[in-house]
Amino acid sequence: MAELDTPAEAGLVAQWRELLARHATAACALDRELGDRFGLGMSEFEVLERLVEGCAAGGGHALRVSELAPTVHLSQSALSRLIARLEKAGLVTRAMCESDRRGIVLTLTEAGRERYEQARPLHREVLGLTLGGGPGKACEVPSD
Amino acid sequence: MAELDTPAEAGLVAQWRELLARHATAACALDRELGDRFGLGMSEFEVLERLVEGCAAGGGHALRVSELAPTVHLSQSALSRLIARLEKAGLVTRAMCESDRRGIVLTLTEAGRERYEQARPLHREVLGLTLGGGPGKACEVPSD
DNA sequence: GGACAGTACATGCGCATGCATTCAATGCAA
DNA sequence: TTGCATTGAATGCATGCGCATGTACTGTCC
Repeated sequence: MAELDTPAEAGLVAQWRELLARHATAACALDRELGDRFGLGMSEFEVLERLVEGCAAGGGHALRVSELAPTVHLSQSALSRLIARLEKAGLVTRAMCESDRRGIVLTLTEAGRERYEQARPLHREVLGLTLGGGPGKACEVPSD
Repeated sequence: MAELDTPAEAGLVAQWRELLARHATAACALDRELGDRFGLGMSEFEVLERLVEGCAAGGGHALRVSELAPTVHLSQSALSRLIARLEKAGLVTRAMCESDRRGIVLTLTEAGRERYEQARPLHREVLGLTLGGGPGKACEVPSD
């Protein structure tokens, strides 16, 4: 019959389940809300945010895709396609990197920055409801 | 220009990013390891575990899909297909529920229980490495 | 210079997911 | 009993993902 978990293992499992629940709740809500209201997925928003942060540092600064990659938890291919979506939506610009012509530098367009600024309050609000509000249950957010 | 986050919001964002990182690290590692060695995805394992727990209570007890649903963070359709995969692999059995013929009761097969028992140590080990081992970085697990 | 390993990004492909819909069975009301 | 809203689960479809691969460029070693 089944051997039981050690107390340490049981603790890990409990921790993992809590993490799963929190992640599912917040991610689902973010995707829904940001998607419905701003046509952005959770990861799209995350990428825009990194670009804003990156650009904030150096004015019109641009970010290499390879610099962006480690900060978002996506495969290289998924990131490539995500950027393609953002570009198609007119939120970022792809340009060849001059110092290394294999590289791509990303620039936030005005529309991209605006979209981000508009979406940010909702993003923060959803985080507050799903993370701050105790052990969230389902994918339900008051919607406003 | 961009309004800044309040301290509370900044804290939420930091918390969220940490959660994202932990989740990505652990989920990715679990999927890889369980997949490579036991042909199970993270969610497949999770479902098997719920069945083991459910069945442990009542001997040869079976679980309704509708009871299982709230405990795994999947849409109803995804769960339905996941169960179909498990059934095809011979790990669970689907049967009509007698008391409510719309319902489906799941039974863990002997093979299913064995697969779970074999996979569990690896599952716990990966959790230990990715959750316990501080702020995990990438999708890298010592593989043994 | 030329061959070659390594890096940066894009793309083909299969798979798992979610949404919307569908179908079957149930419960309730008239 | 018939009619109808509700529930449990399966399925069509579109989408996003990761893996493997392809393409272009870089740097090194000869």
